[in-house]
Amino acid sequence: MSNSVDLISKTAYLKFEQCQKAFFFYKRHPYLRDKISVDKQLTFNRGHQVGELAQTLFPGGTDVSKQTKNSAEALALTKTLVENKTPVIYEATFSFNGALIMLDILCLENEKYTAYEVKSSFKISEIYLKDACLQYYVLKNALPNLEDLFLVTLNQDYVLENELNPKKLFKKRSVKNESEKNLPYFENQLFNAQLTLEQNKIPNIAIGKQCFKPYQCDYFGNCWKETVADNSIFHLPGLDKEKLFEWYNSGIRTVDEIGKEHDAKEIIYKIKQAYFENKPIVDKEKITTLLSTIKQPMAAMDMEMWGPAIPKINGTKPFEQLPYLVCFFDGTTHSTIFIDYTKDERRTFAEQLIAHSKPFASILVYDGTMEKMVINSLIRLFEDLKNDLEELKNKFTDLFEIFLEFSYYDPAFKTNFSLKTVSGVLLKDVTYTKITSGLEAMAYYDNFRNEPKTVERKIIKQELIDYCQTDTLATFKLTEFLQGIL
DNA sequence: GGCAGAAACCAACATAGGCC
DNA sequence: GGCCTATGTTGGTTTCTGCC
Repeated sequence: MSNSVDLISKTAYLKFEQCQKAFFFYKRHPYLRDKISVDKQLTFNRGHQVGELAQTLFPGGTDVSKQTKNSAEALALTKTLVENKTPVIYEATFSFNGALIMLDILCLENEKYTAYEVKSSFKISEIYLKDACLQYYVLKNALPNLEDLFLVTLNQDYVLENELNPKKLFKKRSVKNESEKNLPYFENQLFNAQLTLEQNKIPNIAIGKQCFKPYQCDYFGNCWKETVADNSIFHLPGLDKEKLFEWYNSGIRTVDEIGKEHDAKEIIYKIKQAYFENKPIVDKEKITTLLSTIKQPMAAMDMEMWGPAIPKINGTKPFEQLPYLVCFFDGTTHSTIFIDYTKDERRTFAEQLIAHSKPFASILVYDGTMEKMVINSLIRLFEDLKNDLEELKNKFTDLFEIFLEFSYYDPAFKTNFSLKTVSGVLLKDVTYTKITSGLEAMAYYDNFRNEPKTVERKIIKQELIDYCQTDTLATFKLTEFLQGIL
């Protein structure tokens, strides 16, 4: 194998930090990777968009990735650009001691280089810092005149006013101090990583907490295929990984192997009983109490939010949530509020929300946390609508409580109580077609806003409405299901 | 009344799970 | 990614209790 193939990219290195086995798979058996989820892909896409916007902080740069096909070419082109004292380079590529890095932005000022690594978040996590320190390590050794490396993040306090101002939208923090302290660490870790590859065999590492931190591993499906039995302890809800692996490492694999001596929470023994009897936990008394708060006429409600990382509407901040779609379902008919947001239309939204909900005495929701948050923010904006909006909140009956408090628990839920999971287990006739998550809906709404063709816009809008209506249908049917078992 | 140890309390932080 | 809630852990402080 040639040398360039064994260069350790930043991604590969971070895998090594998480788990040597994951790193080995990444480098030698990439085909074992799990399929990337839609939600994960959307998060990546957002990151790229924010990265591109950050380039406008230092305009006119040469983009190495757009002019090269592989890392060897990227390294060569970067070398030339640096030699020619190119003032701004995007995706500048360097390698040192077997590590390969690409920098979002590299700027030459007064004969010295400053690098910028962009993150589409407010906070700098531990993993971001490590990531940046590695880049600093390589850069320090590959570039003789490095001034500093900054992590660039979104500014939580930025409010859009007319024209987007990237200088205020982003904030930066130097990682020079941390990086300088950690230079020997990376030297050592890169040596170990190379060693792992040279061994040429899959590192013998058992599943453990590292499979989840800082991210769920891409090779999860491969390593965990032995533990997918229905009654695996890993399908028990509410347990922390510490406890689970304590049990796992002492030989416990299935729910029925958990004994009184294992000092689990009471609910775990109840679930064990549910597995044994092959029937769900049902606390009719608690379910009755919750359902008795429902008054007729009732309707299920669901809201969709749009929260772009880069604010698009005047007066909003990064990631600020704007409600754009609400559906009500009363058992026979659906009603819908849909807002285009060509400008700040929250007032219109609030008024329509009040009007649409007025006819109902009870509003069924599934985890109404977000809805309550939205209503609270509307109250802050429009003091005069306070009474109506408070009244709406008071009409809520939240079915989520039943599942969260284990008043109804079917082992098939495993660790998951989302509306999608619960309705998937308990209801036969609720299916999601095009859009399958709130995050995906948000991306569709972006497409809707950017789509110039009227016909296309109409199609996307209908898909969004279908998704929202399906959630209300599920919530409504779930209520009927629960009423039916009492 | 003074003291040590236990119990109770609190704030901060982490984890799990939800929504978008 | 952001944000919320519920729950558990930890460490520190305050209060209670029993005993001399």
